[in-house]
Amino acid sequence: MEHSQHSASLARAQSALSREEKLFELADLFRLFADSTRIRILYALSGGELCVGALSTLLSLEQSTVSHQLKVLRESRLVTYRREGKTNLYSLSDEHVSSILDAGFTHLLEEEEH
Amino acid sequence: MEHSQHSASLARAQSALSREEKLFELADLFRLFADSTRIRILYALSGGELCVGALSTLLSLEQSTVSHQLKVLRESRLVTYRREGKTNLYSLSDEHVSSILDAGFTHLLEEEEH
DNA sequence: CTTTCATATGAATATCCGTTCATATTATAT
DNA sequence: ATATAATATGAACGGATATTCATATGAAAG
Repeated sequence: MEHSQHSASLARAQSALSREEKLFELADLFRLFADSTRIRILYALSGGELCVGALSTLLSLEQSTVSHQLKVLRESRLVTYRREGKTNLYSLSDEHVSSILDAGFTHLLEEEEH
Repeated sequence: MEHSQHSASLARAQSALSREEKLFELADLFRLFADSTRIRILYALSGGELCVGALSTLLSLEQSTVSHQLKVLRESRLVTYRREGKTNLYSLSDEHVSSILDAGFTHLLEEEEH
């Protein structure tokens, strides 16, 4: 298994391995965006806070489905919520969520030009 | 109701709708980054082109595993390759891949500050 | 042409995880 | 206190998919 190619590219790749550990966390992060239900929820919330019922109606999803996925997003700190009477108003935790969505959109748009 | 305002609202609604439709494609895109094997491959390739065997050694993965995931990345056009003798040299298709990775890294780094 | 190295592919297994159904919790109103 | 509305949670089922093993393809050397 000799790779005569070595040298520059492999050396760079090996220095990249110093951040190898973070790549597993990164995969975990992207996994949150890898489901259409969650990404639709996140995008809906990018326009402002919404309650569970509104998300459910807006996205034509069962309340239980929305609630389960909100729990996932909550525990990974991508969304937060505040109580208001009987309803819970959810919103994005920070602007990084939107910037990750935007990076993906940019890729899709440029893909279409081919 | 004023015309210009109406068409402006309609335009926003339509663009919002088309974005909503793209969210399913966006989930598909992020799913490619949601696996540690694939993301490690992509990050390794961000340093320059590498052959299958080098990736396999570098990432301590079976050749078959690397090859299968490269096929996924190839078919989704995130990577390309060129033949050189018996080896296939893989590289990232474009710089958007790196920018998506960077957006994720940025989020992780700011997360750590808490 | 056959051997060897590099890579690709197919099939099978195992694990993960999103949805659903049923039920529990929490808050308000009567 | 009970009813009702909003949301959360638990368990189970089903579908997707990453890995492995075995084998096939392809390219170059002897």
